[in-house]
Amino acid sequence: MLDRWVQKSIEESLSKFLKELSRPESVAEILPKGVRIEFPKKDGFGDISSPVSLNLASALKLPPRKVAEGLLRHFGNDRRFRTIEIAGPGYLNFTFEQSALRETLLGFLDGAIPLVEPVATPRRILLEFVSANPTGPLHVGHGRGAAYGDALARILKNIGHSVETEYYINDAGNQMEMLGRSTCLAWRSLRRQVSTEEVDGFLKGSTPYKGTYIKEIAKLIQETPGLLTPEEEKAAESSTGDESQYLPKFTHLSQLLIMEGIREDLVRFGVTFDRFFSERELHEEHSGSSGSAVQSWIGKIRDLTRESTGSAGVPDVYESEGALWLRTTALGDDKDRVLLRGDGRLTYFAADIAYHADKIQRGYEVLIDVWGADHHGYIPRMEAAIQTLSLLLGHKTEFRVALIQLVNLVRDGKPVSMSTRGGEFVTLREVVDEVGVDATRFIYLTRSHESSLDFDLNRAREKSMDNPVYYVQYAHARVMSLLKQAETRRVSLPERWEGSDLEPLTLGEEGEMIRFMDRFPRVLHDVGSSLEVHPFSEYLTEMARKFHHYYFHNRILSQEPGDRNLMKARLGLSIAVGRVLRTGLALLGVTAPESM
RNA sequence: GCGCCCGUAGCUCAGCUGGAUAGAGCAGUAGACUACGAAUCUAAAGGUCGGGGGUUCAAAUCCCUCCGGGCGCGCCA
Repeated sequence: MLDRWVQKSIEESLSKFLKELSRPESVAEILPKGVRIEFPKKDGFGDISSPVSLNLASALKLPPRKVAEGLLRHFGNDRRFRTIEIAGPGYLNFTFEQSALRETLLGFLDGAIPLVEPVATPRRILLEFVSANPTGPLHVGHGRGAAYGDALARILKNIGHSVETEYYINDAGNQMEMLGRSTCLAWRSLRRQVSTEEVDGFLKGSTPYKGTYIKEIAKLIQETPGLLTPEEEKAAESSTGDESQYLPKFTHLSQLLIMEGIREDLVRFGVTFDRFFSERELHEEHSGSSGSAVQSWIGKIRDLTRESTGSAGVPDVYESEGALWLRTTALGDDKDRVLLRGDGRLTYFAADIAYHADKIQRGYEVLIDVWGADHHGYIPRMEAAIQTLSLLLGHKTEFRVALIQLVNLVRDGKPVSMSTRGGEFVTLREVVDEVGVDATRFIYLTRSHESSLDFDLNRAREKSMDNPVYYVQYAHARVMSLLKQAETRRVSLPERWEGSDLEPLTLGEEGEMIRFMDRFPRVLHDVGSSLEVHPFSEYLTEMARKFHHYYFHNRILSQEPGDRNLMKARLGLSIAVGRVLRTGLALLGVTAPESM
């Protein structure tokens, strides 16, 4: 709100200044990126500053300070600003009147100024995240994606977008068969000796999944009557039986149980999805149609691109070396990609094309995929596929990928090895059990998802009170404690604050807190466009810091009868801070306790 | 070899759509509880922004190059 005032004032004066200079351009033409606004960290540079004169200098062929002087001449007499100064190389520094800030606070308290402003152009967004393969429990890396995706979804929704969240289950392909074989072997070894020769023969040279969860699944199958029919049990027991009699059952049961565990972990972590989308469905044949969804989409792309062989910008489907390829190099990929292998089986990429075609067809304007950073090589081919599909479906779709960098688990400063095969990895559940949901989520969200993160288990466990999340939560608890105290002291606070006397709020830091609160909507909007969540957690930490500082140095609940108005005004400010923290923490999926 | 991410205080990291004196937290140092919760606060200290070159009125930020670390480069998923 305050930043908007400044922006508008500058635009107006710039427009007048351009007229004075007889320039034909409009404000938007001469400043295509708009009027830049900054919030100076240091004192003495105003409440809000703008380097707009520096940005305009070369276009207007005037020294920055001359531009600033010209702009300053055209500012009307706006009572909301105490001073507008030219500083340094040509910055315009704006300082607000305390009365304007008090007005803003009243607006917040009564909800006249909303804490969250809707974006100008709301969009239909599909946010896909986690999508961990159902071959094992979620580990700390998935947790980071879950915390990030969930917070992003909450924020995007909050600023007015229509957002749906989705988890893509890779429940098809070799890996699922390997999973079935792994649990089957574990199951056999519960019943009898299994020789290494038998293991090698059964696994066909591949590495099995090992973790304790495999044994648990085997045990469950063994101990739950009725899961296997007597025939299946008999066939599965021997190494010479017909695999098709029992292996699909092991695969199915394993996947079901693992997926159930994943869902539980997610719920416990506070993450829910609007939809779980199964890859297998894309491979299923439907009666009356021409094969599976995957086959059908490949066919459509093939038809579409048949005539355009070799033409730039349109990847066509072609046959080579007995396989079917998509010419993704036409759109910048390193090499073309196989859709249908020589052995007649479809690739993962082919299924992903069908999946994203399905998303596009559902009418979303923006697809956001949250992937692990090890998938970055996959982006160009997926972009090529999406462009082709957009062409095919006549429906332009924006595709954005957020790559989540690695989480390095650290214990006592030493890295913990996280090999999925060996089962040494630490699961999300273990971490959450030790550290708690709030702290885990906050730790994930205080760093850019684009940088790898060191997650020190011992630090998070033993010294968990040093965790920044408690700093923010404690600030909220302090506000709530103040309000409780006020209640027992029978301080009456207005239902509507409009017209209340906030004049006693004269301190610089009080104004600073109001100004900082006022930035809330802008920070959220920045998250929406950059897809970076961590600046928002930093914002909340800073809000908490300002309040702790204020609280320590200023008495809020006064004992002097003459200070009643001061007390009320300060309580009002505290209430507003509490609301900012509560709203903000909720957007990160973190609780805001009333006491700790 | 090619591609992506990263290199900023002792440690973990912000800042990177170029702009004023490069910022936090932790650790360490020195302090603050007879009033609303000390899970807090205050102060000082800590920097060749990996090295070098370039573009610019202005570079931690953009470009080139080198060095170091991580990840990825299958008719795997």
